[in-house]
Amino acid sequence: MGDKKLPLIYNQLYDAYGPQGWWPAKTRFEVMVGAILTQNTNWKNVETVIAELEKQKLLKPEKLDKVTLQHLAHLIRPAGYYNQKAKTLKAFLDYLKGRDFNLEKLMRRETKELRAELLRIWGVGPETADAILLYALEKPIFVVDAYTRRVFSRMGYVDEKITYEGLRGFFEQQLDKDLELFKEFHALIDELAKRHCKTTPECAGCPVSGLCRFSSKT
DNA sequence: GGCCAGGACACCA
DNA sequence: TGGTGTCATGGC
Repeated sequence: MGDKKLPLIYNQLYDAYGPQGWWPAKTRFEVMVGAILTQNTNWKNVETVIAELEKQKLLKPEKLDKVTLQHLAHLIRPAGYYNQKAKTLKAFLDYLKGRDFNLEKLMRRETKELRAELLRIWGVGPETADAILLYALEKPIFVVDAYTRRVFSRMGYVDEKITYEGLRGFFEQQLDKDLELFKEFHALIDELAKRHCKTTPECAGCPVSGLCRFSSKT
């Protein structure tokens, strides 16, 4: 593991797919809401909800904070797990309200303690916290998810039972602490998983050559 | 009609 | 700390 193959994999993915433009959102707050809504849920369902919130002009923390728990649950229904997610959004909004809804000020905070605070919010686990940190607050934290675990365990780089923190460490130790690199790499891994690394291996056409145990080493 | 999707929490041993 | 059940909609 001393040899750094991750940068090579990144280059292959970037060459194949190009920039992914993650996170797809207009504002930092929209990223945060999306990060919560997409928990174990198809992104398409999240888009439906985001569009509706936008339409009702509720995509501002001060506005969404005034919506009742019950109404919030109703609004986000298409995203699934709506009771849990409504509760999470409420807890998250409480957190923001306690900081005067000032996201710019939040960004100036130190990453480690900011992460610890986010993890204390009900319903916000490591992946959601890290997605918020990386894509909304622009902190260089590598976001790993189910796709990341599947892809890199299949390729033979990590055990499929590796912990979240273990997997995150695997990436952060090998890569330069580069915000744009972290943003892009995570997005590219998800794209790769969606195309070629589903529940059943579909290696044909996979752009990662020579670096995966399944690839033909030319 | 079954399977899965850009997780997290509660509860248990 | 590790395994299992629960939460839920919509697309394929």
